[in-house]
Amino acid sequence: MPKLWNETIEAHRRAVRDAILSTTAQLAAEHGVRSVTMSQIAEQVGIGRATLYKYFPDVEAILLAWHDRRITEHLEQLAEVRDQADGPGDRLEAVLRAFAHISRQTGAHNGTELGAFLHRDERVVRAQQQLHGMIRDLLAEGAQAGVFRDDVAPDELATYCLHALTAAAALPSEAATDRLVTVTLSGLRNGHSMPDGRGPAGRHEHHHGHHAGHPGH
Amino acid sequence: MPKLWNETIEAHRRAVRDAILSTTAQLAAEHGVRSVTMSQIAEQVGIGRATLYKYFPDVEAILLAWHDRRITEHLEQLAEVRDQADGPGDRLEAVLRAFAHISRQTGAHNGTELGAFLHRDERVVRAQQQLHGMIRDLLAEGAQAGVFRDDVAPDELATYCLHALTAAAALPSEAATDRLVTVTLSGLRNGHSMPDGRGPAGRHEHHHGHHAGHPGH
DNA sequence: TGACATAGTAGACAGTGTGTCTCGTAAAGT
DNA sequence: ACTTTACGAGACACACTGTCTACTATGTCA
Repeated sequence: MPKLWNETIEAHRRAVRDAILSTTAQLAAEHGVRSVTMSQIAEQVGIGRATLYKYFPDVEAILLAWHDRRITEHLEQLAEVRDQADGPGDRLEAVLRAFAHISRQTGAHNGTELGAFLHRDERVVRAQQQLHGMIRDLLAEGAQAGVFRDDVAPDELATYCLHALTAAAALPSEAATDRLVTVTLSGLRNGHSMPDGRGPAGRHEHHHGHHAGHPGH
Repeated sequence: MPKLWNETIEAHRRAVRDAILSTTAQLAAEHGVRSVTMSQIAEQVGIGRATLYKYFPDVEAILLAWHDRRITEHLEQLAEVRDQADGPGDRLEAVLRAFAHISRQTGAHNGTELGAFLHRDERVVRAQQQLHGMIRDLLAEGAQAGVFRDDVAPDELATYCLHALTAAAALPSEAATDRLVTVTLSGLRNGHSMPDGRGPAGRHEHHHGHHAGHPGH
């Protein structure tokens, strides 16, 4: 479909750009990142090779842009979910649940790996840090309220959360994903005695049912 | 060093093969998987390009072999750690702790990502499954003994464990890694009330200090 | 509507990596 | 000493890259 000339010219460029990203991701998933070529992409998208070079300088850049787009989308979704819930505990749970479902649906390259091996790019790292920051802040807030454990830094707990939930990609069902969130959350809860008998055994946890359905993709 | 002719001829081939794997991994980590070339590898290793082709058919195969070697090594290490501990709870904890430290040291492509994007290979998947199986069995054993939660299938808990602990790669210290293991373990413990108020609140867990130092690499 | 900027195409080009040969050399195995 | 095995250098056709030059088609704006 070389003739997808849309209304305005800017909309057209955006459409072509998106098509390039999607096609490249598909080819990469199908034949491996290493084998994707500019020629291949151009042919698959239905544009000339020279045209492709007017959008992106090389395959690396396309994969980077694709990754970037994904993370940005997810960030927006998660921020929305967060703002629809109230209280630190509920917010965190809602966000984590949404993140788990996103991971499951997309295949979870969210973590670190693809970015790590796809040559580290500052933008990607920064987007990753934003996500990490969001979780960390919710955890810190919740720890202050006594809902979450405070014997481990929120920073580290956030890392734990994000990685644990990428496991959703390997799970077979939505129900299993929900169970994963439950397990992950129970690692965060307050009220556990530590190996050395240190931890504050003061507050208690209170539960509440689910809510916050995961965002449709 | 084209002259690394070791004693026996088989030892030599093994040495060259290992050098190829290491060099390739290094180049991939340095410039990105996509940019690694056979010519580059041959030059870096110090052998002729044609010779390299007598060891591996292409870069993909080298990366696969490298990944394979890593996972195999780790499996052996973990099996050893497991057999040095007694009882389901202790064994699982020892294995998880070792796994976390390995993840931290190596950078943790253990998870799924590299393999997933590096074109799925049966061998790699199978090695991955072995690791998963080991954890799952320990969890099942422990659940029967009442040490771990039994409201979630061992299979799913194993997935949770492995992913959660790859977070170690992002942690700054050994101490932080230990804390991560603690948090992860507390997600596995029995005695939590579930959102629906189901779970058994029976037995308790006993702790004791570490042991089984992580295997030196 | 006409002028112009913008987006598109095809084809040519040198440069580089690929995968496969052959040939000559040198060391390991017997 | 004789054979096997491994290596390196060079040559080859082929594919992809990145850039450039025409030439065409469409949207934008006076």
